Parts: sequence; C-alpha cells; structure tokens
Amino acid sequence: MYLGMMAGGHHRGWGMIEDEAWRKGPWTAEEDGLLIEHVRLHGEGRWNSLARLAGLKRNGKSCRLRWVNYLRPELKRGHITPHEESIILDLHARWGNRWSTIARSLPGRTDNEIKNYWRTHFKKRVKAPSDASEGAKTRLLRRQKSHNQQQQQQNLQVDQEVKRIMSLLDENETKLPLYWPHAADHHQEQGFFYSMLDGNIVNVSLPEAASSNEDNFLWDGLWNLNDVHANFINTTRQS
DNA sequence: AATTCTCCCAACCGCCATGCT
DNA sequence: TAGCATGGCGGTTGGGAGAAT
Repeated sequence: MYLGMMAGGHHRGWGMIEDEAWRKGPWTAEEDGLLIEHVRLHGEGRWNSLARLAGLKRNGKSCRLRWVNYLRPELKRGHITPHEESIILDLHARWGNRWSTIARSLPGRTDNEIKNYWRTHFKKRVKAPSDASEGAKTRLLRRQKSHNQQQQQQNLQVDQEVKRIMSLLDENETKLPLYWPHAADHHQEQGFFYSMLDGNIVNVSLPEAASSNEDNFLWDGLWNLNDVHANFINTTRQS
C-alpha cells in the first residue's frame, strides 16, 4: 500500500540505499510482530541491520521510531493524567520544547506523545493569551520588578539555591526528575519549589510576588510559564 | 443526512551529535 | 582528521474519528 516515494531517487539519511524502495506509512500488525520479535531476541540498536535481518522493508530510522514511540513494552498507553499534565506544564516552563528531556521525567511517556499533547492542548493558549491574562501578566511583571529592590537579600539566598539545583541538574540531567509544583496540586506548598535530588527534597523560597493570590492564577494557568520562569530566574540572578 | 470543523496521534523529515574506521 | 553510519531530537504533516453545524 505505501511504498517509499523516493524509489530510484537520491536517497538521503541513514539506511538509504540507492535504488531500493522502503515501505512508508502506517505499520501493519505483521511488521510490528517482526520488529518486536527481533528486538526481543537481539535487543535494541543497530536499527538498519535489524530491519534487514528481521525481513522488514523499512529503513532503520523508521524501525527505531516505531519501537520507541509505540512498541516498547514499558510504554504507558492512554490518557495523560492531570498529574502528568501538571508535570508537563511545569517542565515545559523550565525547559521549553525539550520534549525528550521532559519525557524522561514521565516514565512510560514518549517525547512524541508529550509533544503532541502540548501542541493540541496548550500551544494556542500560549501563542494567543487572552487580554485578561495578558493584563494579569503585565501587572505581575511590574509588581515583581518593584519587589526586586526590597528583596535583594532574599533573592541572594534564592539565587544560591537555584544555582545549586542547576549544577546538580547539569550533573544529573538524564536521570533526574525535577518538579516545579503546580499550585493546584500543592496548595500547602505554595511558595516553594520542590526538587527531587538524590532522594532529597529541596525547599526554595520564592519571591513574594509568586505566592500572592493573583499569582496563584499564574501558576494554575496554561499560559506564560516560559516568561514566568525566565522572569523568576532573571529576578533571582540579578543580585 | 451531509458537510465542515476540530482534535488527536502516528509517522515522516531535516538537522545535528556522536562514534567508528 | 575526514568521512561515513547511526542515533536522537524537534518540527511538521496527513489522515482518521468524532463533534458541531
């Protein structure tokens, strides 16, 4: 049904062999079975040779993608839970579109899944915030600015803690989940970031602005997390 | 009932990084 | 050190399914 449209052309990328047509498009159950069985017997990796040995007319890249995003047994299928959603939001605020990094904090979820989820649920809202939310954002940023001078002492402390977390994150980025708690899930913890570092919980005091009622709307909201995070980091690093 | 719209997600593409020879 | 193969990532696309009109 779907044959590669590049047959006979100049193939690019891995596994592309001149004059060979690769299958493209949706995978069949038979192809899935071949791939699963081969990975079970021989393990992951060497995707091009795997595809050849398994008798699949797919390039290695396609095989890897199918395995990673769909066939891996540890994958968690089904809807993103509210808790997972809050983690996605928080980590996206921190890391931006680093989907694979975010996915490492959500066992069983793939970068593709998280990326798709973000795009369908949040992107529009981030791109086109309402006038009301835009106004709230402006007010918040203005107020945060005015707080800066009063809080230099406090910020210095925050700065040190954030830097410490950042350095630990840099050392442990591939294995550490970091949760910037969602206000709705952590009412009793407002005003703190909890980061899971080597089994320890680290409390970081936030600037006052980020714990007022108005700003709780911000932490609950779906917009502006990038800006807020950047602002927080800038604020805490100005000292 | 037919058409249009929106959501959802699998899969592809291009690019860059890394490892090997 | 250069060149190639492979791995990995983020952006994008296309089509199916269900909702709305």
